Amino acid sequence: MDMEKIVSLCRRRGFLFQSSEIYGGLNGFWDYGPLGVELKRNVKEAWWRDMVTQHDDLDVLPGAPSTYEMCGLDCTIIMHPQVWKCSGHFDLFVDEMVDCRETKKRYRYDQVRGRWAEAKGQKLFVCTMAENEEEEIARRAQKFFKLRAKDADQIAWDGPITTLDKIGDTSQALGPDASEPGTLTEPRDFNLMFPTIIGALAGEEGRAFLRPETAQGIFVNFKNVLDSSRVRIPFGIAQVGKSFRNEITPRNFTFRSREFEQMEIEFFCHPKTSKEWYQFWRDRRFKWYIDHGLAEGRLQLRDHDPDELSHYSTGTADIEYAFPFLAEGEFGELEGIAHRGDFDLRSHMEGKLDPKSCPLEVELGEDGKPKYKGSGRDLTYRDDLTNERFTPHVIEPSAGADRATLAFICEAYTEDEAPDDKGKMQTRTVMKLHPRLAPLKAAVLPLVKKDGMPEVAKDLYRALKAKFPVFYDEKGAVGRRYRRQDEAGTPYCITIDGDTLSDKTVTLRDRDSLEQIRVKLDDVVEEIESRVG
RNA sequence: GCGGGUGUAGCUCAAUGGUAGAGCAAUAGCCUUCCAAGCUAAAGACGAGGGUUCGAUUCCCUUCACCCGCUCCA
Repeated sequence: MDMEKIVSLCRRRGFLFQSSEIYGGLNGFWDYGPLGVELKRNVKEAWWRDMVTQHDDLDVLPGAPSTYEMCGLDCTIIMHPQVWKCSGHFDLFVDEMVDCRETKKRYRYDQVRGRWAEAKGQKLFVCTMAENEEEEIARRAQKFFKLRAKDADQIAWDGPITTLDKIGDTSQALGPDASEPGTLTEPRDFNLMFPTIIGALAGEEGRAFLRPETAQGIFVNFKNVLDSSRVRIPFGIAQVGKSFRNEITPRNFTFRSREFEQMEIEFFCHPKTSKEWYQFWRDRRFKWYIDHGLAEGRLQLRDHDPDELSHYSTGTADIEYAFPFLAEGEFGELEGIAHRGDFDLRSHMEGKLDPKSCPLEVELGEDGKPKYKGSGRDLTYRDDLTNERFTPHVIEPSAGADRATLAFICEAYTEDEAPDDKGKMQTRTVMKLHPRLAPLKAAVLPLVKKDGMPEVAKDLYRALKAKFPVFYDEKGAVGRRYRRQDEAGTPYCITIDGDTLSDKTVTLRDRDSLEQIRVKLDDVVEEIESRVG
C-alpha cells in the first residue's frame, strides 16, 4: 500500500496534520484533526478499559498464573532530575557525538578508542571501533604511514589506548573508518532528552527534563500506590501520557515523533513468578492488536535474542507491525514487553545500578561513591500473609499510542471497487477501522432533503448522538455521502427513505460489505449499539 | 547530520520576468428517491526569508517541510 495515499487521506479528512503547518511545519511533531483525535482517544480508551477499568480482579485470565489487580496513575511530565539519573536515561540520553566528514558515519565521542602514533615526522591519534582494538589500531597506523609489516617498529606509540574524549582534540584524529586524519567534527551534544528550566531564572540548579518515558513516574510512585490503595502483589499500575524524545531523525509520518504518547504498565510480581507473568503479558498484548483489527500476517511478536538481553532480564519481546513505509519484510515496533527484574525499584532505592554488573550493584563514580544517589526510600514489599519481604520484579508492557493509531490507520486504508449510479465500477477509498475504534459510529442520511425525511432523520440522529459520535448529512446525492463516510471509516450508514414514513423502517448499510438491511426505526439505536460494542 | 528529489487552491495538474488557469472536492441554491462525475452561483493558491530587477511564482542565495538512500534508533 502506498504510504503517500494514506498520508494524503489523513490530511484531507482531518486525521492528522503537520504541527504548526502555517509556519512551515515542525519536524517530528504532528497534530490530530477532528477525526484523528476521536480515533486516538478510542485507541487509548480501549486500552485503558481493557487493561484497567474493566479488568476483573477476581478471575484468573487465560494464561495468567493467578488473579491480579490493576490500577491507574497520572503523573507529571517534568520530574525531579534525579529520577533520570537513577533510571539511566541521563547517561544514555545526553551523549556527545562526532561525525566523520569523509565517511558520513557518526560515533559516540566517548566510545571511539585510539592511541597516539608517530612515524615519518607525523603524529596522529589512530582510532577504531573494533573489538580487537590493539591490533586494529596497529594495522591502521601501519597502513596510514605506508609501512611494511617488518617496518612496523618505526611507529612510535605514545601513551595507552584511550577514548577520543580524553584527548580533547579531534583535528589530529584518524577517524575509525577514515583514510586521512582531521575528518572528525568537534563533538556535539545530542540531547535525546528535552531539557527545560524550572523557575524563571535560568541556571544549572533549575535544569530539568521532559520525561522520555512515562514508566519512571510509576516506579517513583510505587510506594504511594501501595500505601494508599490496598493493592497486593501481583498488581499492575497503568499510565497513559505524553513523552518526549529528541529523535535524531524523525521519519515515517508519526512513527518516530519527538512528542508522543505512551500507554505503559508496570506490573509488579514476586520474583518466583515473574517469568510466567512475562509470558502472560507478552501473549495478551499481542492478541489485543489482533482483536482490534491488525492482520496477523502483518504483525509479529519478536523475542529478543538472549544475548540482546540484560542479564537481569529473562525476556523482552517486541510487538511489531509491517508498516507500509518500511521495506518488504521489515517491521516497526508498536510495543515492547520487557522483563525488568528488580532493576528499576532498586535503582530508585539504592542508587543507579550498573546494568552490566552481576549480581546488580550500585554504579560507582570516580570518587568511589554511588554515581547517582537513590532516594533511600524502602521500595521493598512485605507480603502480610507470609511475612516475606522482597523487591518485586517488574514486567513492563510499553505501548506507543501514536504508533498503534498509525498502525490501525494503515491497516484500515483500503481501496476497493464499488458501482456508481450507472452501475459502472469505481475505485472506492474506505477506512476499514474496527467499529470500536472508528471516530464516528454511524451516519444518518435522509435519502432526499424533502417529504419529511430530514425530520425523521434528525430525531434518529439525536437519539443516536446521546450514545456515541454520529454524523448527520442531508446534502447532495446519497452515494456521495456514503463515500464520504467510507473515507472517515464510519462503519454504518442509516438511510431514511420514502418507506420509512409509511412502515417505520430504515436501511442500515455496512461500510465493508456494502450490504443493506432494513431495520425498524425503533430498533436502530440498539442495533448500532450492539454492533459497535 | 550527509547525499539526491520535491514544494502553485483541500486534491490532481497547467502557464508565465509584467496582476496565475483548469478539473475534481468543499460551500450556497436548484434538481434528484440508495452508492462520488445533472444544473447554477460565489469562493479558494505560487512553503518562508533575502537578493538581482522598474517589476520575481519564474533567476540567484538562504531557510523550512515532505519523500528516497545513508546514519541514528536508548
